[in-house]
Amino acid sequence: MNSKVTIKDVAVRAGCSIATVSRVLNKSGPSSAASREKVIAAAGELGFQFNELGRSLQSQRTRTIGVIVPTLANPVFADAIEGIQATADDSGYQMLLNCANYDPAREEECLSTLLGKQVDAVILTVSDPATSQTLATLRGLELPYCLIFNQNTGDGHPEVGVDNTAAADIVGDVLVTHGHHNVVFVAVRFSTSDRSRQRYAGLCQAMARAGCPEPQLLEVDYEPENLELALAGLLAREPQTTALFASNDMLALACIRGLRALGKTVPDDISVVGFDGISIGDLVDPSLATIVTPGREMGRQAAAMMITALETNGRAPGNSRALSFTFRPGGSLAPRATGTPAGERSLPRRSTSPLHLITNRRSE
Amino acid sequence: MNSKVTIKDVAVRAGCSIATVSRVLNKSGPSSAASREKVIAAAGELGFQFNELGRSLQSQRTRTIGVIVPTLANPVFADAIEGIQATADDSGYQMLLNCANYDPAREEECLSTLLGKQVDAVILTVSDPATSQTLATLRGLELPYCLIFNQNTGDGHPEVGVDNTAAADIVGDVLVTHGHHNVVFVAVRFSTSDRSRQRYAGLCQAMARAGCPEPQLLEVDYEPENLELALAGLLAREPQTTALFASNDMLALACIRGLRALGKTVPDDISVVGFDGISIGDLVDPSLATIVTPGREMGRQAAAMMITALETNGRAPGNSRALSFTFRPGGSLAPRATGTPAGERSLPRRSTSPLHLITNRRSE
DNA sequence: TGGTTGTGTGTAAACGTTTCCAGTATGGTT
DNA sequence: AACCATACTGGAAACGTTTACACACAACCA
Repeated sequence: MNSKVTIKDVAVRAGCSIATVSRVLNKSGPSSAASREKVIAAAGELGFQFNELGRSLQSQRTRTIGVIVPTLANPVFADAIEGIQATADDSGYQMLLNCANYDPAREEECLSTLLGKQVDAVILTVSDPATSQTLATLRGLELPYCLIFNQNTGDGHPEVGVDNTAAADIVGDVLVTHGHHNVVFVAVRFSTSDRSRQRYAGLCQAMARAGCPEPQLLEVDYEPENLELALAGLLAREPQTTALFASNDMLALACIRGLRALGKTVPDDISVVGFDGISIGDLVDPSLATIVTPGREMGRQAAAMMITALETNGRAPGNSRALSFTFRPGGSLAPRATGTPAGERSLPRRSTSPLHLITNRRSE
Repeated sequence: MNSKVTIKDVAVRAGCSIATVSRVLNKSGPSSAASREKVIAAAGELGFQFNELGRSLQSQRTRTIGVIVPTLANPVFADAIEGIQATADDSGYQMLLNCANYDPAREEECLSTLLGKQVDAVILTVSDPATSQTLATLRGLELPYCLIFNQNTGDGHPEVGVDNTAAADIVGDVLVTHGHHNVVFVAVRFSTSDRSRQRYAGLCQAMARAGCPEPQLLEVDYEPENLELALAGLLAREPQTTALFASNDMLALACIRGLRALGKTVPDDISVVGFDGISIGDLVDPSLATIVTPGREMGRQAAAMMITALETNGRAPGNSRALSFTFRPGGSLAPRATGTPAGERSLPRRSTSPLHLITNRRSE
């Protein structure tokens, strides 16, 4: 029953050596029927359970996968985590989870802790793959690792994600098709999320192709009052805006609420599109038009990749995967109201402004 | 740089023994300025990092807290996890997370794994504290542990939660105040969640006090079609129902969507109240009337309790805490439409029926 | 009979730490 | 000069495992 029963205690009780106990319990070597019986009985009576610390120290493997994500507050990460957990579990692996809060310094700390705990592999999402010290460290180690959500890092890092740029490009097409030519991209953490930047780039690309003015970039935070203020400022300055593209679903929902607070109706006055495809987006009214990404599947595949690497040679084959996504139509996106024929005139550009309205900025 | 640098390597490079290296790096004993300097230099040059496996094996403590929750899909658990993480982190502890999927057998497995990994303490939510084998095991061990979400287990288990019954009682009062006398309690996993049952009990208590008919119990699953079907059946059988009380916010949102699909408007045709207070409930329209529980704070306090127990004597002082909650009004709850004066006549009871409509059932 | 094969077992080394203990200087007293 | 603290250091044991190795014993074959 007690957890401090060791293999030694079992050996004493079974009247044999600890080597025999180990061999029997692990089926890792020859043993007579007699000792098998005695050992198993003794282990059962004492409620013996292996101390994985000793085991891992000896075997140099912990059967633990370290995970670093920005937060659990965004369900899309929670999904991925569940995917990792499920897959790991199936193969007898554990998961050691850390949240880095979109902070590169915290990412490094988390990695350091994980390494100290001797995890066998690491699955992570970083703020900016291009400048990530964490990623550089990882590359220098001979430890399988894999990025999730980060994609197209173009640096040979193993990754499982979706093509954010392509997905956002499609959103752009859809918006144009619906008659939205003056679109604003709303982002939290633009500087600490390469996904945000890729999505903005994809949108810009589609809009440019359609000959529309370059989408404005509105950088906000989640605080409801601030968001409302920012949106109010936006509508005052860019009244011809007919659609918002939010960098993720949570933000999209917050925007819809903010617009509502300003007396605007979605989608009648303004359309909103999100990104991620969290399940809640489908519960609300209006339902959220968004890009659905396979969060859980990402976790699953990343975990599977790590486990394969561990069970075979020991090094991940860098077999990056771009998973497919779909655009999910929703009530938050409607064709532009036909009453006002505006939208084609190009806008005066401002390089900076209060209210976080930032123009033409591509990266931090 | 490499993670397989050991204290031995540092010792060689610094020209001293491993004992000295350990003393210097841990500041755990006397050391000369000269060796301090050499050791620190050597450790830095080699990129040495302690192997926590060796350390833990020796020190008999892992500075790791095991956590078992039902799922991450419900944001309320994600919140708690973040709270645990943050607090643990502040004190240099790690978190080992497992999801048990509302399955008592899985709960046991998870605990077993955690024990194997020699966690220093366990924070968990179980399906049913009264019958939980996991909890029984835990009690027999001398390992600090603490329940979260489970509350009023009445068995002396340390717990940090909210009084579900009292909270649901308040919901009942609010419903009555708003003129809702025919209420249905909608639950997922009624049999695998003591919280659900406590909330139902609280509602029943309040309704009985007000002289209202006993609330019906509608047990459903999350699948949209099934939920819609169940709701349709409910409305057909109990047309006088004016309000739904869902066992948690996610389910409440799903119900609102289901009702919408059936052509009903919330709150005009029927009111809906949730439980948990997830932040999304405040973003949607209508906003969700609900009980707000301090998920993150629960995690924080549970973690703090465990760490205190570990840093002091070693056994949790069983200092259970019932945290406070608040009722948050929301657009999903409105006074009963005055047009139809129904609602007072008592209903014919059925003991069972298709469509999962179950009457007067108090526990599994 | 002597050798080979095989099966079953125990001893002991290793994994990376911490820490007790005994030792060696050094310095300051008597 | 002998003594004793004091400050530092290294050897070695311990934590709980796995596993290489050596040994003992039986059975089999020539």
